[in-house]
This record gives sequence, structure tokens and C-alpha cells, in this order.
Amino acid sequence: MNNEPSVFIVDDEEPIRSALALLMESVGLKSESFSSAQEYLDQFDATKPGCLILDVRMPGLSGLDLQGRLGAEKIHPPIIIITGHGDVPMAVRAVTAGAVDFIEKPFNNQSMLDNVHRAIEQDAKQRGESSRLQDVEQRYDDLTPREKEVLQCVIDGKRNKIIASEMNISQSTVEAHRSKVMEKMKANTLSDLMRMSLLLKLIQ
Amino acid sequence: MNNEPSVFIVDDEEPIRSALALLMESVGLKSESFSSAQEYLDQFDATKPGCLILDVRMPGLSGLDLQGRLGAEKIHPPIIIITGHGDVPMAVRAVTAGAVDFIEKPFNNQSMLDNVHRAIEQDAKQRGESSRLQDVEQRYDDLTPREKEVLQCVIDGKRNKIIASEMNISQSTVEAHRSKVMEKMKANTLSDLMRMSLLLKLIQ
DNA sequence: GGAAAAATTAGAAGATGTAATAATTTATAT
DNA sequence: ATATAAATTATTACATCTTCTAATTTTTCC
Repeated sequence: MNNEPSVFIVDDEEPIRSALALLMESVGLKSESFSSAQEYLDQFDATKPGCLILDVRMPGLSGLDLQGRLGAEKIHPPIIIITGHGDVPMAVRAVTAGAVDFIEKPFNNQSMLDNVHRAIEQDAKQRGESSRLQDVEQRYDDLTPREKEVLQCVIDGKRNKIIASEMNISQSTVEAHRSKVMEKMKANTLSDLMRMSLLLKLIQ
Repeated sequence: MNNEPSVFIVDDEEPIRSALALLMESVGLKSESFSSAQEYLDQFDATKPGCLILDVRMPGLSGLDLQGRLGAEKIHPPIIIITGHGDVPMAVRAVTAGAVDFIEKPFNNQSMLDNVHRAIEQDAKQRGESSRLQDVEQRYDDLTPREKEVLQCVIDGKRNKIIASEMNISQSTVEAHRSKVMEKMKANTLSDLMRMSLLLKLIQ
């Protein structure tokens, strides 16, 4: 597997693409260029780390459209938007939709690199969090329906006795489910279990 | 106590202030107007619910300056920024600093009202969360240093025996501290305690 | 210096949770 | 229909946590 982050450059103007590619190369960053949003989407692979430099105005899918599509993905590279003729509402929309930056052309090379580095760091961070989450989600999915019920009761702080009477089963059964839950979730302590339940948003 | 939310209007131009005040009155919203950022700051009261409509360009403290000051407060009303001559970088800066919106004059009355209502809702929500948090913080502050240490160990999932040996005290002492912690924090169960510790960011 | 708060310890009784083992009854799916 | 997984129960022994009572030592503050 290749862990090295890439800068994905999506712009319909060739000179911009090569200028950005060159800029990235100059600091040892790998880059991949695409001349349209669709072309990027076609090869999109959620597992590839990096960040995205995206032009707003392009034939076909616009940059903001692409941003919208990516927003539906579980994880995607942080997006830096560049534009030749941006207006304020467009910038506000892009940033509130989660873009890490919105930069007007012509941009300053150094500040672009700063932004790229920050975005790549952010990507690495959220990618780490996401992989932990997926681990835990996998374990949770392995629980049987009954075990999930018991888990919910446990994180609500209910005693085994209470759980048993609420579920109309014996305390022994609750204990059996509970120990299965701990085993399957790989939790050593109740607080482990609570921390995982947090990630899974079973709490609050 | 007065729970009714206010729209705080901060703009150096009188006509804008009265237009906005009138607009708010037309939908039954209370408003308070200020002709400068300093004037608003002088009367600022974190306990007053509502939202803030803020002009960027003003003599003295600018809108963005005021936004920065408020950002240092524990809680403040959501900020809607309005501007006559905004540029993209300014908008990006304001939104990434947490402004809920950045609107250019002249604005559409209806969309302004929509934004105001959304902001007031958001304020009510974060105000509720913040008051729960303050409750819990108050209780936490009442813990003695030793009790705080024990609490940290407990939420790390350590057993009393382990805590005792790590702190070089007897298990009885740990039990004593622990029960004091539960009592002072008003936690009935371990999961109550974990939930509160989350709010306090003692976890992760 | 002395009052008040905090930290410390112990012991005992009872509640609660855990682990290991074993067995029966229900689903579920091929 | 029949393996397989899930759900159910019980028992025993042990570990752990909780509560209560009572007391001593140490700090802290006025």
C-alpha cells in the first residue's frame, strides 16, 4: 500500500495545472492532475491520502458541485478552492460547506504551499480517526441484535438486574450477553466500552 | 430573569440600524442597537441570548476585531456579518473564524430574517449545552486535588487496587475518594461519571 | 495556635460484576 | 431437514465495588 499523500489538482486550464504540479514537485510533494471534475471523480479512491486543489469554474461539473459530491463520502481529502473570479457568496458557501480555504487567482506560491501542508496534515489526522472508527464499527456490526440491546443498557448505566427485568430475561442471560459484548468489542474495562460507544455515537 | 432573545445590531450607520431594527420588530423580535463595536462590548453580557448582526467597516474597532474579542469569551451570540464592500479574503476569514454568515449590503430582508432565526436557534442550543457544562464544571471544581486524581484514574478504567498502588495509598483511601467523587459530581453510575468527564474533556 | 478541611486508614457486610462450564431452546439459512 | 448461530438459563467461585462507621494524621487558613 502507498501511504504517501498526493495533491490532487483539478482545473480545466492546462497552464494552471502544470504550474501547480511544478510548485508541488519543487517541495517534494507528489501530485496528480485532472482536467475536469468528472475525470477526478472517475478515479476517486477514498483510501488515497492527500488534499484537493479545485477550481470553481469549469465546463461540466463545477468545483462546488464536486465539493458537494465529495461531502457525501465518508472520508475525502480536504478541499482548497481556487478561483479566477470568485464572489463573496460563493466563498461563504464553499467555506461553510467545509472547504479549508478559498483562494483567488493569482495566488501567492508560498501561502498556497502553506495551505497545502496544513490540509495534508488535517487529512492525515482525520484519516487516522476514521480508521479507528471503522475498526470499532466493524466490531459493533458483529454484535447480535440482543447484544446491541444489552450494550445500550450498559452504557445507560443500568445494572444487570434492571436490564434483566426490562428485557424479561434472567440475570444470567444478561451476564452472558454482556461478556460477549466485552469480548467482541475488545473492551477490557467499562470505560473502554464507553469510549468506543462515544465514537459510535451511541451516547447522547 | 429575561429569557427572550435579542438581535444585537452593531453598525455605525444610523439608517442601517433603524432599518434592521424595524425589520426585526416586524416579526416580533426584540432588538438592541449600537453605533460602535466598543459600545456593544461595554454592555456585553454573556448571559443575554440572541444573535449579533455586525458591520465590518466601522470607525474604531472593526467588526472582525469585535468577532475576535468575542471568540475569546466562553459563550457569545452567533455572529452574522454584513458589509458594504466585502472582499473574498475577508469573507473567508470571517467564516473560518466562526461567523455563521457573511452578507453583502444591500441584503434581502427575508433571507436576513431566515439567517437571524437560524442563528437564534443555534444560540439557544449552544446556550443550553453551555449551562449544563457550567453545572458540571462547578461540581468538578469542588473536588479536592486528590479526588481529581482518583477521578482521572477511574475514567481511565483502572481498578481500585491499581489506583491504590499507583498513588501509594491504601485501597480504602481510594474507595473513600471515589465515593466522595460520585457524591460531589452527583453521579449515580459510572456511565454518568463518564458522560460528565466527556463534557469536561477529561477524556481523550 | 487552633479550627476546619483534606487525606488517610481499617473492617465488615452486602451488592454487583466476572469467568468458566455446561446445557437447552429458538431462529436462520442452505 | 439439519447444521449453524443466537438466545437462553443455571451454578459455582471469585473479584470488585459500595456503604457504613469510626478514627487518625496532615494541611491549610485565619
